[in-house]
Amino acid sequence: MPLQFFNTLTRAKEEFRPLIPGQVRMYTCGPTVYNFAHIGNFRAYIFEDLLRRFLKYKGFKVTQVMNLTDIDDKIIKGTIELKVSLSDFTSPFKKKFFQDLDTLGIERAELYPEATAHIPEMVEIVKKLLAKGLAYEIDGNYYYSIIKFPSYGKLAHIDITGLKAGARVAADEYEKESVSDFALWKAWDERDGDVYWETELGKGRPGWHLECSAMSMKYLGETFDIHTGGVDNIFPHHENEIAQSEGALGRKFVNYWLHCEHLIVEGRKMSKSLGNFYTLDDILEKGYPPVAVRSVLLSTQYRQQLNFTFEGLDAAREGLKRFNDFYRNLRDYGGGESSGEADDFIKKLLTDFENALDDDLNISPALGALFDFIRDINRLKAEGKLSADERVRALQAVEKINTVLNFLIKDWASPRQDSQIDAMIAARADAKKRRDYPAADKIRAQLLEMGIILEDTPTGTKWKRKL
RNA sequence: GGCGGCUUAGCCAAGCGGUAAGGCGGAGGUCUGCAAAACCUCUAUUCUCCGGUUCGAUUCCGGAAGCCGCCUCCA
Repeated sequence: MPLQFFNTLTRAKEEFRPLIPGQVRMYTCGPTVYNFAHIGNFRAYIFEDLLRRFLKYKGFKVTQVMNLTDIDDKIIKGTIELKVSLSDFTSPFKKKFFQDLDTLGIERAELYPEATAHIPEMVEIVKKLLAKGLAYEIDGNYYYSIIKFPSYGKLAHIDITGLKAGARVAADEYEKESVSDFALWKAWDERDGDVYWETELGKGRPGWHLECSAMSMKYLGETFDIHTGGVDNIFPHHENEIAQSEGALGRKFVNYWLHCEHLIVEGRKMSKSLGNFYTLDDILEKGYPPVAVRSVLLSTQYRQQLNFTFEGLDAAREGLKRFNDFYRNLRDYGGGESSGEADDFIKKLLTDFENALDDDLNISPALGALFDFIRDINRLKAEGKLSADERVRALQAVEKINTVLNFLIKDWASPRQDSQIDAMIAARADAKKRRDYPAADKIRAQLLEMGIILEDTPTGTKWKRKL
C-alpha cells in the first residue's frame, strides 16, 4: 500500500508524493509562548512526532520547521502586566516547552524559528502584497483584501460571501474595507507599550498569520510538502497563510494539509471552568510516567477526537509495562530450538505495522500488530521454540518499530550496577536459601517501597522500576 | 442560523456490504515457597435508536437522539 494522507484541501485520502523524491519538507504549527502548554496542545505535537518519525521510518529525509509564536496580543498583555520585556516574558515558556517535548519523547524538529526574529521577512511579504494590490493600508494598519483573492476559503471550504460580522470582531477594526479582511500588520498604539518594530511599514507589529508564511517560505521554499496543525487552525489561520503566500508569490503554497482533531477530557470539552484542564505537569504530579501520557496521546488516530481519561491513562501504563517487560525478557532470553514460526511473525509484524501507518497514520491496527507479535513470541519462548538467532531478529524488529513509537524506557530494568539494590537482592537470596521466607519477603517489600519490583527467574533475580 | 465530525463490550479502540482486530479491566487454569513475568481458556448472537435498500448492513440511504467542533487570532 502506498503512503496516504487525508488532505484537508481536498477532503480525501491522497497518495503522498513529495516534491523532491525521498525528501519531505514540512511545517508544523508550534506554540504561542504566553503560558504553559496543555495536554491538548501536546496531542498535536505528538501527532506531528508520529508523522515525522514514520516518514523517517519510510526512509524519507525530513526537514521539519516548527514556529515559536513569541509576539501576539496575549504576550503583549503579559509583558505589561508583569512589567518585563518581551523576551523576558516569553523565554521561560520557550524553555519549558522544550523540556516538555523531551519529557514526552518528542523528537526535535530541524528548526524552531521565532516570529520576532523574522520581522524583515514579514515586511517583504506585505510589500509584495501591496504591489499586487492584494493589501491596503489604513492609518498604519495593513490588511489583506480577501475579495481580491478568488480562491479564498478553499481550505476551510467556506464561502466568503457567507462570512458576516460576528460578535468577535474587535471594535477597533471597524475601519477595514470588509469585516472579513485580516490584519497583516498592526500599527503601534499605547496599549502595546514598548513592543514595536520600526519598519518600512511604519511603527508596529505583525499580524498573527504572517509569521508562518514568512518562515515557511524562508526555510522550506515557496512550495513545500506538508503543513500541519490542529483543526482549529484550518480557519482562519491556515486559510490566511494560503492567501498571503499564494497571493505574494503566485504559486501553490502547500501540497498536503494535515489537521489533527481536538482532545476532550472525560467526554467533555477541556476547559478551566469544568475543572478538567490539564498541563503535562498536572498529569505527572499524579504519578503517571511520561511515556504513559505519550501512549495515550498517540494511540488514537489523529483525525479522531481523543477522549482523555485517567482510566485510559491507567490502561496505557499497563500496556507499556507489557511492552517493556516483553522487550527486556526477550533481551535476557537464552534461546531454544526453532520451530520456524518466528520469522513469519516478524515479517507479519513489520508488514502490518507499516501498512497500518501507511493508511493515514492509522495507529490502532499498528499497535494491534505489535501486541499480536508480543503474544506470539512469548508463546514461542514459553514453549522453548525460539532460537537465539530468531531472538536477535525479533529484537531488531521491535527496535525498528520503537523508532516510531518511542515506548521503550531506557534504564528501566536490570542488569545495572546499583550496590544497594544488589546487596539487598543478595541478602534476600540468602534468606531464601535458608527457607526464611518471611525475611525474604520483608526485603522484597522494602525494595517495592523504593519503587523496585523483583522477578525470580531460573537464572537469578531480576529487577525493574515500578512504572 | 450556515458548515462539519463522532456514537462499536465495564473503559479505550480497529473494522466500514459477508457475518465483530487489539489493549486495559474481569473470571478460571498452568508455572512459582509466595510474588513478579509468561502461557492457556472464557469475557459484544451484536455495533445509539427508528425506518429503508439488499440474499445479506456495524458497514449504504433517510430520519431521530446524544456528544464535540468551525463560522476571524484556541493544538
